[in-house]
Amino acid sequence: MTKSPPKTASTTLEQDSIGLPSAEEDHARRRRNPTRERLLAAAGPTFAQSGFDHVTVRELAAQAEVNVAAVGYHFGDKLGLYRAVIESIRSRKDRRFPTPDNAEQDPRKRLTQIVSNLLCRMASSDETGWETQLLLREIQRPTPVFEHIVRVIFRPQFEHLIETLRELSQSELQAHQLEQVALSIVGQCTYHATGYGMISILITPENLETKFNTNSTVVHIVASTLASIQSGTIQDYEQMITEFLEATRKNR
Amino acid sequence: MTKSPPKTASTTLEQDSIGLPSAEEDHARRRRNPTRERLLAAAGPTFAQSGFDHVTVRELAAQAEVNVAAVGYHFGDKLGLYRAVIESIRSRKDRRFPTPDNAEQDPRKRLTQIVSNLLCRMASSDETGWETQLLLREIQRPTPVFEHIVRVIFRPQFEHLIETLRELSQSELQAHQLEQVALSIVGQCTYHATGYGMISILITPENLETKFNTNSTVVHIVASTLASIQSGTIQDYEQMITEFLEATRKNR
DNA sequence: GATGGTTTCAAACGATTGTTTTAAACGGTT
DNA sequence: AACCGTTTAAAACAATCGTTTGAAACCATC
Repeated sequence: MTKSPPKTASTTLEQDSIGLPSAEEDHARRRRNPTRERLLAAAGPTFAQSGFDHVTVRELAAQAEVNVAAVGYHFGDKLGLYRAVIESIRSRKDRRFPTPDNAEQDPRKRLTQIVSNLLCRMASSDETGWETQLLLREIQRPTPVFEHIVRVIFRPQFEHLIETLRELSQSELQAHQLEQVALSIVGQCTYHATGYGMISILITPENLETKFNTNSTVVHIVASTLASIQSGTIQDYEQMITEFLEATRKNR
Repeated sequence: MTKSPPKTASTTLEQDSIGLPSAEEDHARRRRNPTRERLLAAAGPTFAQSGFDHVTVRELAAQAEVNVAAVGYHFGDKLGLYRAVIESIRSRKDRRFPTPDNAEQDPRKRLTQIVSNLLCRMASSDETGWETQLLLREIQRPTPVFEHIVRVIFRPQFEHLIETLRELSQSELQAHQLEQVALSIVGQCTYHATGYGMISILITPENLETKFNTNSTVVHIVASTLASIQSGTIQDYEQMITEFLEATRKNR
């Protein structure tokens, strides 16, 4: 009845189509709203820790010290709150890295920075930590906002990585090979983040602390990538492996 | 009241401690039980597809065409049924690969086989497909049986992989470096399985079919691994990356 | 065919989920 | 101070979860 003002319908909006005339003041008014902001701020880390499905709205409300009905009133939906969290991540990322240009550097240093940033943000639980962990959960178990996230957040970083790899390979690798190498890097990083529970069981404790911390992992990933790229023998190996596979298939 | 016979308490047994006198005939009797077997057979793929949490016991019962109370009667618990599924996976694996010896081969061929097997079982949804996918889900979101799975199922395969890598490197790599390479391989494989939803968005459709199918992925992973191992320059690269990281940390 | 243990079934249980309701409290304007 | 739209709060909503119940069906044995 009297709840017309906010309550964005979370199922209808796909993109951020904020451009209406009254939207400006509306948004400004909301920003001064303490409970909405408190809920939004608390929802991020909570979603990141347990994932969308395993978080209850009562948990979110308790974490923000607001009433449970607040999520329905301000965001319409649990999914609406989640979308708002995603949007806040994106806008914050754009503001912090307006242009990802630490350009004209040594591409090897740039690759090291990319991997280091990725792994550090995945590992630690500081301000930017929960953001990356939330995005990680989106890969593991996609929600309705998955495709949006990939296109808006992941793709730019992915292309930045590919561009760096292109400089590194000195155009000896084809486009799809660059993509493969990039995916390998991202895959190793995500695995060290999501699979740490298994790693800590498989690896002996003393090695775990000294050789499998974030720094050592960065060193290994970057070093093996550089070694495989610049050895110049990948093509020969690929030919050999292909023959192996064909032989195995015949033997079957 | 009258439900004494089966109903194993799922919370108490951690290991497979089947050795009691009457357990033999009891187990034999159960094996002839159609509903128990039907439930167990249907639960595997269902758990694999949606994960433990997102599967309802009514779903499991409907899939097996049995009553919902059957899971409580035969397995005591939803988690008890899950444990039985895990146990069935382990026993089947032991029976199929009693000794993982396709030994005395070219270690490069053996590595190719390992990666190929891993990726094929992850990708396809045949008989062995759901098993691997269920184990994958366990990594992404561990259940109370996680540690048991890692020690009993994952560790043997992991050590087999490391042994192969040791032969490949001709003892030029230290133990922890072998572990790092092994984790990189496993990480890339799991990423190509779990992250395919993202890959299919990031990669252009024509390349996706031709260059990112299972075969091409196997070729790339094995080839880049061999190239990085046998280039002999990893140590130099590691030294360089370490200096990069220290420089970055100072600049901050 | 009656008996007693074993297995199946429909129904219901208590707990928890996301969401909605209804009224009270708030805050600026006249 | 009275008004009115906006925001908060406690309670209830319907739906669904895992699990349990109690009686019916089954089945070999006497």
